[in-house]
Amino acid sequence: MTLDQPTRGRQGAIAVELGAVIVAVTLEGPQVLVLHPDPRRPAALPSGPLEPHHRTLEAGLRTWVTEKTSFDLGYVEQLYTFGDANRHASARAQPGRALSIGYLALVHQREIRQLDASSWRGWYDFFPWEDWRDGAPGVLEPVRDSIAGWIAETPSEERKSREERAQLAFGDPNGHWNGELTLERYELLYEIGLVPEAHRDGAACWAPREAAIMDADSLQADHRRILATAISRLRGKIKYRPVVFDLMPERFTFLELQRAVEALAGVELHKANFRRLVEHQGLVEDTGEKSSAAGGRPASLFRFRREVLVERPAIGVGLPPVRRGT
Amino acid sequence: MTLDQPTRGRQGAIAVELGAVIVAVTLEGPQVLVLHPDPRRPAALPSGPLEPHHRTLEAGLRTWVTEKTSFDLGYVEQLYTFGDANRHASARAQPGRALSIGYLALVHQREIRQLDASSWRGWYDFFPWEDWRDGAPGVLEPVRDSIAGWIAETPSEERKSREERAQLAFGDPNGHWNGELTLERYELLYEIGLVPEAHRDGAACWAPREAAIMDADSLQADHRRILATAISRLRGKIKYRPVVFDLMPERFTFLELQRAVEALAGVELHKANFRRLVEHQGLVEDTGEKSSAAGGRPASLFRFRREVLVERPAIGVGLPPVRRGT
DNA sequence: TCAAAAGTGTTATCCTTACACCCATGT
DNA sequence: ACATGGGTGTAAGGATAACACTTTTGA
Repeated sequence: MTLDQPTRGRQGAIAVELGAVIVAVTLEGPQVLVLHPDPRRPAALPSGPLEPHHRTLEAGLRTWVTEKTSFDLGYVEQLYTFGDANRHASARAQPGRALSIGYLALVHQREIRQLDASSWRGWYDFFPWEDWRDGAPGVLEPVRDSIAGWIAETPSEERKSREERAQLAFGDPNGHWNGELTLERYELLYEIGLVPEAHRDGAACWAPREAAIMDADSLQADHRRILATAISRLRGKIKYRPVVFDLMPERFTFLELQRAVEALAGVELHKANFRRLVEHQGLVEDTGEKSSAAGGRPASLFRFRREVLVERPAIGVGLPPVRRGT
Repeated sequence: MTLDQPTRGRQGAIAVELGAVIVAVTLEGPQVLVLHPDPRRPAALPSGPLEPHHRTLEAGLRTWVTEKTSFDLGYVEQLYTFGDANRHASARAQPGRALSIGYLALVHQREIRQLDASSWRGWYDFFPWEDWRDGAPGVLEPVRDSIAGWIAETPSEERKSREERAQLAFGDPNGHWNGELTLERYELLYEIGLVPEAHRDGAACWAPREAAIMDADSLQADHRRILATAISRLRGKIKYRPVVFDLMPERFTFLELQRAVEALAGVELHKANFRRLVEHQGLVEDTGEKSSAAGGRPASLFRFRREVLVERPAIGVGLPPVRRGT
């Protein structure tokens, strides 16, 4: 049996949902577009079902986003296909299966405006433990304590594996922090039950519902998981591809560029070295214009040198090594 | 409308196919497992439809692979979900839509054995232009000539974009070669019509069917595309995650490790520097045993230090910069 | 004059790359 | 002896990270 003759009869109804994490960066930091029509329920990512007339998956996604948010997306990339039969409760209640294909889309800063029934939210509202720009975030300590409790209540054969997973994802107070592990951290919190949707989904959780981290906002269905996937992907990609520029306006100052990278990576960068790194890689060119938008000495306005996409496709903006300490 | 209430009625039948690229590395180089029951048709990747009783997508995949090849997979990772409505002819002919979710699986060398109706094939049989271990591959010259022809027959407004794509993917005789762009190269060849399946699928091609590259083997449906995705992913990943070790036996010499990396990356590496790089990163530890398998001085046998997965999750084996020249 | 941001210089350190060379074994 | 692969030394060049410092504006 091959792909050319799939057996259709046996599989029952399959519903495919296309969902988008639409990212922008403003002065307030990294933002995602969410729909929030009903204030009594958590917000949701823009999404809609795959339909027969969609030529490609990506075309279907673009159609839905345009319909629901009147946005025309630029850069779009597929993230992951989620399909656990029993992940969220409403999916279990229905016959058949729900697949959910997540996409990442980047829009330029200037395109941000408020829209009916949709709004921009800082992505750290959903993942406050991911923002280290101002040192170790406060939520981290209680989270680590809960994780320590989860590890302690484990038979010793399994304890080592849990310890390893926890240390990899959340480090220890004197250890390292790896920004790219956003998804792994979320999955761990879900498994332990520190995230309210784990209880909503009826997963077997170690932690009681009251122990869930309430400083963070949740999302409908598996949308917070998709968002975590997007953050992980973007944080990884920024290091070896010049994707930040898909989030910047046509012209920008070095500090604006640095703030955008810091917003995504969730860490602070060294100003002088960041400048030289970007300059040295030939990623930008001076437009000759100046900006006095910020207080202080006017800054040169730069633009992205699109030529580097051909010259050196494998370079990004560069980030310092993993961060230490609390 | 949210993921919690997908509209099912409108979308017609959706068939989801789970396919696996199962990779091993032997002395002959990188190998993939293919099924080839009918000699009159191209081979296929092990695959099967998603069924209601599959708990997760990955579980479904593992079930199919075990059923068709009697393999138990170790490392498995989702690659991509393909779903063009009109990509291959047989999909078009049927009502509804075929989605195909590709997975990458790695197995240890020693597990290789010949099986009924399935066999290991070198992955460069399908992508001979990707193997630069012995200098620039011979197929490349005619391929580049065809691409040049395709560019030449283009109105000047569009030519620049084609030139950029071609140079990014295939470099130029004096330029760079980026091993990670296997998928981009395949997509370009498909679009131009230099690959027989483009004609089989009835795509609008610039090149005539006779111009297709016949030194390379094809696969059923979109399986060659999935394989290209797997190669791109693996070549990228090897640089920042110690995934090679999922392809190695328990104990191995440095040269064996180096040959495995070279096989995947498709380039030759500098022996002394490779050794020091791997040693310095603490990726391996000496077992104290020696191997006299190869001629010459017996080599120390090493094993993978699993601890590094926790210590420094972001390191890989390291590759030299993109390769120059013809 | 001072605060705030822009921008440059410099140095110590580490990593990468390339080249040269010696070591241990089988034939 | 010599071929084959194993393994070490080392030095040049480049990239990184940290520190100090000057410049230009607005308030």
